[in-house]
Amino acid sequence: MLAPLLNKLNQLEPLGQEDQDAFLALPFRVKEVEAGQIILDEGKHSTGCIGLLAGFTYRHRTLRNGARQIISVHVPGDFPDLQSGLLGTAIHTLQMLTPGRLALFRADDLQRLVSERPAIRDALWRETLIDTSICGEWVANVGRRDARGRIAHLLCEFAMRLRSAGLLEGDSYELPMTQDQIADATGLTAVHVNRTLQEMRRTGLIHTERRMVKVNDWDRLAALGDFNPQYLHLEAVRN
Amino acid sequence: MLAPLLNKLNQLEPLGQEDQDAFLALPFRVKEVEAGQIILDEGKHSTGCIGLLAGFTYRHRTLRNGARQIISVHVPGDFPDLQSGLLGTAIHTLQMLTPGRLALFRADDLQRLVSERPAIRDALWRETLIDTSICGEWVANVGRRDARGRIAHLLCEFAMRLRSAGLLEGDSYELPMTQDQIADATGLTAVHVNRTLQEMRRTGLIHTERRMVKVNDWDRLAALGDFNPQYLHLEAVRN
DNA sequence: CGCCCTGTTGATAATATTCAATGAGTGTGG
DNA sequence: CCACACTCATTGAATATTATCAACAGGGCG
Repeated sequence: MLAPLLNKLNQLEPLGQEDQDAFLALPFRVKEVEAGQIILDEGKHSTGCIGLLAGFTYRHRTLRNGARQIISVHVPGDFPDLQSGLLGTAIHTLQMLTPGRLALFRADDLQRLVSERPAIRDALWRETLIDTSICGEWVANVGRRDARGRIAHLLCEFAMRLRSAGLLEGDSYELPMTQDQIADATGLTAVHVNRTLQEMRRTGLIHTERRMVKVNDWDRLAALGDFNPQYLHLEAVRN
Repeated sequence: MLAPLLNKLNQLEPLGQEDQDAFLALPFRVKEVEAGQIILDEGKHSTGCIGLLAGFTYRHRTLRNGARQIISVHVPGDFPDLQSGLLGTAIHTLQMLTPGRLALFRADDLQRLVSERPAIRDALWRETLIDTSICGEWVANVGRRDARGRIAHLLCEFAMRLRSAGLLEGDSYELPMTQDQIADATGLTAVHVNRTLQEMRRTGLIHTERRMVKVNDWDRLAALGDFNPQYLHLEAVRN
């Protein structure tokens, strides 16, 4: 049941058998959730800690002028609320992008595990550091790329992370985001996202059908998005 | 000598006497650095770990089209390269904004300290989490605010962090950034930053002289920047 | 069948960029 | 002490990119 999380931890830091056993011995509750369901609300006190077993989540924040910005997206294996879990308050809303399945841990159980198992501590710490790294790349994405670049970069990142989570073979995948959500992730308007996606289809970069994205020309897409996967720190996988 | 760092750690997590002694017993080297000096280069392998004793640093990244984006700015007491230090490779360039003074630690010394002293581990972990939180706010800043809002927000954040570091009384402070650098932090052009700052001066929001910023109307500035300091997690100070 | 969500289109407007030139301040060497 | 170079700030005009507003189309679902 916890396999996606254990895989991810092992990618972050190779765990010994005892570490793995200790992690699997952790008490937890499984929760099935629907698309759109809010997991954690902005400003609320957060007590537990969540591991994402299936489906996708996203964190976002609504400004006072009503504009919304998506801060991050999470794939199975991620711990989408380590931040609020450890800092005590959620600064963002955490919401399901798709239906999914969560593992709920108690904060103090995790705290104890981390104290007793340095390898797991390091793995989780690396997870938060990579979070920061991705977030920094998003700052650059939204701050310094034009619309085509931003969207291309988002598509590349998502594909890469799916592949690393073992959820993608080939170059077709389901991007579970509406154009509205892509707009909120890239700092654009939905209208402009629509027109930009059309252009990308017209020039043969990608093909979309329903929510399925097929990348026709990965190299050109990566070039357009100035995509360099270093910031995802996937080389950890190969250690 | 290490007082700024120790203060910061204590704000993040109250340390006992033994924790403090252990931290102060850490071997380190002090390095005086000039404005503009590069501390850590994009892509380089990073071995040590840095504490900022005096002056300001910033992390930035240059895209292939030549555009530059500043990802974060650090004030004395911060550990500006925990990320690259623990992940092994620097993904961004770390550079001095002003002349300053660094404390250089060895990565394995710090690693040992963290294993032996859970309170220090928690403090440093919180530091990285707050880093992420700030980074997320920057995504929202650059993604969803207009030029005036972005700059106002930057000014508010900097003032708040300076105050928290004990470097600011009243509402005047030196913003050690050129308009070019403000532009790179906010995802704007220097020309537009210039015009926007002029407008902010004209409407009496701020006053600038040399690199000194005086905030004339904090409330209006905070409103303009939609500034809510929660994301800085300074309440840790009051614990 | 009708509603709601998502995607699409067109026209217009606002915001920010680009390019190019000038000024003001600072430090350097002759 | 002055000329010179350099960096940073400022200005204007033209342009580009993206937002806004409003309307409509299509598909899935109760």
